[in-house]
Amino acid sequence: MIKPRSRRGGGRPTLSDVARKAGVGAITVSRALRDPARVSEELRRQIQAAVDELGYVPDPNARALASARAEVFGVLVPSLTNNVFAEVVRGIYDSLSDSPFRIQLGNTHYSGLEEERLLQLFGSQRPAALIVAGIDQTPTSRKLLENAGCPVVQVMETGPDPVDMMVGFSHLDGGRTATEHLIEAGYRRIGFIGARMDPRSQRRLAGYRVAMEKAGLSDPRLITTTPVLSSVPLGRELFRDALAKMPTLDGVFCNNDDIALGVLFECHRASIDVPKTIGIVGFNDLDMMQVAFPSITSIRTHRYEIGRRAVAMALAAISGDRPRERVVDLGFELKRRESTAR
Amino acid sequence: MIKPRSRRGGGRPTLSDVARKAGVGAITVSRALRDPARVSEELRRQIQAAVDELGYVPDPNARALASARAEVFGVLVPSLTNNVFAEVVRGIYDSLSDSPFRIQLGNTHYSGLEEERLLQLFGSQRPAALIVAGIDQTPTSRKLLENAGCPVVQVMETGPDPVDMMVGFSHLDGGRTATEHLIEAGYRRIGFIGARMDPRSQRRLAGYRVAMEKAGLSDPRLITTTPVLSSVPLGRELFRDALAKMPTLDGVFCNNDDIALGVLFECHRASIDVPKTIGIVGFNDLDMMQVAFPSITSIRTHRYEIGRRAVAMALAAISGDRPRERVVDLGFELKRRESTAR
DNA sequence: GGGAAAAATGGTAGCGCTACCATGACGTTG
DNA sequence: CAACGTCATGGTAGCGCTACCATTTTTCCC
Repeated sequence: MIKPRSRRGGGRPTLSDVARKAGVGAITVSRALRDPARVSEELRRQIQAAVDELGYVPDPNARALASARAEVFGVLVPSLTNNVFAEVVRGIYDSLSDSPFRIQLGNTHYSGLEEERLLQLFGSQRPAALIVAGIDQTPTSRKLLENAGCPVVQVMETGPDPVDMMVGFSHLDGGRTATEHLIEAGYRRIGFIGARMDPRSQRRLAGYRVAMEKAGLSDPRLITTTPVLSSVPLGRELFRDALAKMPTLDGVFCNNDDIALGVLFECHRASIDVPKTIGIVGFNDLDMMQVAFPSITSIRTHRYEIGRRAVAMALAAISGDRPRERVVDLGFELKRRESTAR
Repeated sequence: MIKPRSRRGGGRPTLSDVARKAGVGAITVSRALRDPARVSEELRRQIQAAVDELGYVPDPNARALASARAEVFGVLVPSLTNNVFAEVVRGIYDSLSDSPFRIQLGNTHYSGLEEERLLQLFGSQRPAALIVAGIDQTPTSRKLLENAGCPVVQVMETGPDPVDMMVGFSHLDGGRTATEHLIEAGYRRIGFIGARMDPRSQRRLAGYRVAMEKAGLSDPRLITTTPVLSSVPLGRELFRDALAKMPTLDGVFCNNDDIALGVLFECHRASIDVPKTIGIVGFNDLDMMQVAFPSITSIRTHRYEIGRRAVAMALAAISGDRPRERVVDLGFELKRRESTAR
């Protein structure tokens, strides 16, 4: 006996149900949905009516299988809770919410191996585009990206050798700018405090080094780092370590704002005057920096905008007109605040 | 003329390529990959060798189409940047990273309409499970969840009427506990400050009201709320409003830790002594609360654990043994700190 | 008004995989 | 030893959609 409807599908309406109801061929329905311009006004109306009546929703899996291309953006970030990446991801989501594209988000946990695994997995879906954080992919990852057969955008940083496209800014310049600001403000024994020393943090540290050397102020004992994940409590710990090591410290450039906040709190606790005794500079400029007391100088980065821009570039590439600029530097901004106003 | 290989597929190896190479039927390869126990040791080895040699990766789209079931968890949260949801999402990702399941993450922006749209979209993929934040779905959303044909876990809150399963805690109890703590600590003119008054915030406020009424302390002028998205700067603003409205304020229960931090900073700025003049309680207990100066009393919630538990329950339901407890209350913990130590 | 191009529509044949059933090779049992 | 399971494997027929090509209809131009 022949069942009236597919045994597997669970009875949801399919494209040919719509076609039958609208009295047209299945292919026409497909076209009406994907490229309405190629179907006459009248049929389009009929089809729309049938779609509405049946509550038809296209099956993205079938679509992906038939067209060998999934309407999916693969997005790879090293952390989901770090506000910096959360903002980038939010920018990506907001830019894609009105498009037919779904998002496949992966968390690499700052691990190259994990990144390779996820890239492999994402690749098997033939995504429409890939957005990955950072520019320091392993050789394997890089090869996977090159062979992905879709636009690739590396975000957060700029560098000389994009797989395809890049949006970000120079962390080295950011680190140097922050440090130079402290120097100009009159600080001399300026420490660097950094957690989770990923490649971006390393480059901020490199920027710090450049500035300190140029000013003839460098001293390796001024640098305090740890591979541990960054947090406000950790910022406090590291600052105490730094002070113990170097009691004459009169300024700190912090790897990020969490650390800076931890430093600020410890200063309060230990009755160290900010900015008189110690100057503090953060990185990223979370919105709390401007309300902190004293407000904290920081390097404002354009995370949300990076996400939006990455999507815009990928979308352009998908629709055929690759942007002329393959590498976009969105820069950063030094926000001078009370914590360095000596 | 017949092309040697599929015109569309881009030349990636398929299941039948593996089958040919291993000298077995396609179906056997499929089984060897999905349910190795049903294939003999020897064939399994041969097949594995062929898979490795060809670099075969199964196509999830084809798999989903053929089996009418995608190996995808749909996850819906109202915000990507709010640390609370980021933690839940992290828990979900971590629990699923070793499973074959992918994650489809949607951002509802606290909008019921957006939630419906995303649920519709996610449903079209026939996900293996759905995890949604909150228990206040619109009737349409609720129906979509009920008809999703897969396990559904509502997270962040517990309530009387689960669609399927729930993991969370009582925000009302949390709000009441926080407020009672302030009362016990000797505060009397206790304000409530809340931003982004979503249903969970409303219930915390309800808990505050219960406690204040029971103590005979309630006064509507003590309550300051706004629908605006929560942030540290906003916390500062709201606190100033609250103080202007009610200068005799001697304590505040804040909707969340961002607000609490804003309040603390404003107290510093205005030289208001915490906890002597004003007591502060936050909600969620972000890790910075314990290092803040003074450290801030807060209601610790188990966000990461909620994510993990939700996945565990969904996974159990998928594999057939639904947990006995359909509603899991993970509770919360009052962390007493300096900000209320009068 | 005839011919050609363009536009609109449809049919067929898969995409890569799995559900379902069939087959054959083994025990196992009364 | 016939009858019957059980296990390992394979063949066939789709899943719901789109690429590709064929067909029909319309439009345009000299």
